[in-house]
Amino acid sequence: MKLINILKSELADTFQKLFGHTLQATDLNLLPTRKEFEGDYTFVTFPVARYTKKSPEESAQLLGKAITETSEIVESYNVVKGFLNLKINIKAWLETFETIYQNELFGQLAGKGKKVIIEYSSPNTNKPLHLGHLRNNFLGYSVSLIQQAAGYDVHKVNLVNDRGIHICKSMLAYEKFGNGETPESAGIKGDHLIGKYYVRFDQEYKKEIALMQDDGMDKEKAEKEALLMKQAQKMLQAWEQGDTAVVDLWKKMNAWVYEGFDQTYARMGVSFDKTYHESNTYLLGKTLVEEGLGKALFYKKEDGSVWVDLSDEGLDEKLLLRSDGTSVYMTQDLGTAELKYKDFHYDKSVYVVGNEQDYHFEVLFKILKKLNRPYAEGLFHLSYGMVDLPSGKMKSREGTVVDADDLMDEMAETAKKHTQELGKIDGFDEEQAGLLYETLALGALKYFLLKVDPKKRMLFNPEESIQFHGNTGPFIQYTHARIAAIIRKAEQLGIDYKSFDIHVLGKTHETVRQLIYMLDDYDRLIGEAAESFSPAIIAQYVYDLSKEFNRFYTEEPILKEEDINYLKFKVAFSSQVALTIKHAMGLLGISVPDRM
RNA sequence: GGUUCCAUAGCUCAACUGGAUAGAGCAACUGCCUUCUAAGCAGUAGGUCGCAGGUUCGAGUCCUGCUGGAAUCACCA
Repeated sequence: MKLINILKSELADTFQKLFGHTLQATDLNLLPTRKEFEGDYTFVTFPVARYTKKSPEESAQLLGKAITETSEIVESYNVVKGFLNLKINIKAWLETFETIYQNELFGQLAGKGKKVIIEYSSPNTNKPLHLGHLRNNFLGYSVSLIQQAAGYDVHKVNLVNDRGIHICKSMLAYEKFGNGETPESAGIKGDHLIGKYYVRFDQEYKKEIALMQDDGMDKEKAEKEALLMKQAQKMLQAWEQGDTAVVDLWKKMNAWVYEGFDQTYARMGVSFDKTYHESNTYLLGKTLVEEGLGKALFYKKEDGSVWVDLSDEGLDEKLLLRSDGTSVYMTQDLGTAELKYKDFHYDKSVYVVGNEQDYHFEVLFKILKKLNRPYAEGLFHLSYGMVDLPSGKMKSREGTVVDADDLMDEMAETAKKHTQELGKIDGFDEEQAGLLYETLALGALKYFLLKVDPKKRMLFNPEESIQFHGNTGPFIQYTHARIAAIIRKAEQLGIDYKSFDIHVLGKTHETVRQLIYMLDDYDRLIGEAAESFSPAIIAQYVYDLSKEFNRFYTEEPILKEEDINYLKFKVAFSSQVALTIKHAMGLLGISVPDRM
């Protein structure tokens, strides 16, 4: 049993004996003792003073005295106001360490028997991935791993937005201005090529609007009447009707995009168990709309468009099908939700999508509830904040979008520069070096994006992101590499460090206690990170752990230790920290090198 | 305008979900490499937690109002 749980139960027993009242679990809240006081766990007696009929301070004194006398694990106590600080003896801490050290499933919580689907990435096939997608992908992937570690049966899903008016824009521009260009002939990745034509559409469209405005038309009308837009809409209708030429072009261009995406995904280190295409789900969405119409949950306007009225629930009316019969975003999402449930029969379905779509998902979930879907209660929108640049919001039209491929290139370049300046990898061949740069680059980038609470809007400062000092991915990777070096050396020296004996250890370094506390706390944090869908909790943890270990590392020479048993312990102890760093970073989708 | 979210050190972020004297990193300054990897460690300095009330033994955290910012309210996705 974990120390904190033993302590809680002892506390409850002691309290019962002293005051004749049984504390509820919620009253048994133990906090870590603040640094400036002596102790490991703190029990706050203010809330329970009403059961003791004594002052909080006196209650704390009585409790502390009694528990210290009877407990096998409490060494001493002190009371500051109503705060009872309890110090656990080192023996109990070391035994805790031994349990952790021998636990091969450390960092894996017991199975919960629940299935969770996590949908993330969800790119549009009309442009390459950018910085915003990086946050999404890293977040979705990491959340999946964390859910898994917390005991859920996780399936990662990608929903590719491969149809709709935006795709038609790229297609139209390509048809008009492409001259048969291909990724090979242009020498650029397929997703970038398609993105080029999406931008081209926008440019030509703007030109046309400007001309129409010159002729005296107002802007709003021009936007609707522009020939290019009409052609794009027509193309969408043709696509939905299965027009062979349109569908063939669509297939060809999408294939290029997928090839580009696959490369980018591989480099990012993310993956999916299943990929859905909206081109395959929108029809199912239409049947759901029909169903709703049949049950009079939705209604049809004179022009043939279909709507749902959610004004009773404080929302607006929402379009579900256009008057020309083509489907909209919502239609597709209805179909996809249905299909995902058919495929997985999940308990929970998580959508990793930016908070700009809060309203959309609120509506989507309400509609599915209206349709009385069995899975409606398990739907969850993991709404994350946008990524801003120092210059403000990313805007594709102003060319301020940070491209994902470019960014990863730059990070790798920076990693190379830093590493070469430090000159630490003399024995590396070119392949090993390249691998290390990639590990550091992605580590820096992922950590930078994941250390912030997902819900919050964050600032991406390019200069800060390429920093390798302080609270960064490479700092943590470095901590791991240093421990790995010690273990290598210990093994070279033939030290059988696994055979340490905690019962004959003398005095240990003061950081040991704190570090074991942290190791012991790891599974709790995994649970919390899973609960709140926040990799930031893991990031914060692994940073704190590394920071604390670095103090141990500097202040307590490991291999120079003369007491062979303590030496063994220190190596084993360090290896456990390294393992935990590796595991925690793994949950962030970040790998750690053994040398850097 | 309606709805939702945000505001903590010069900058970027924490604060164990209501607990003690609000913590890290960056930037600035001072020490520590005859080395288990200095991509590190230790220290100094930096705060009316946007403002004003309220609830509570206790509020950065909960409630109300105000100020400032963001998102959204499309026959875009």
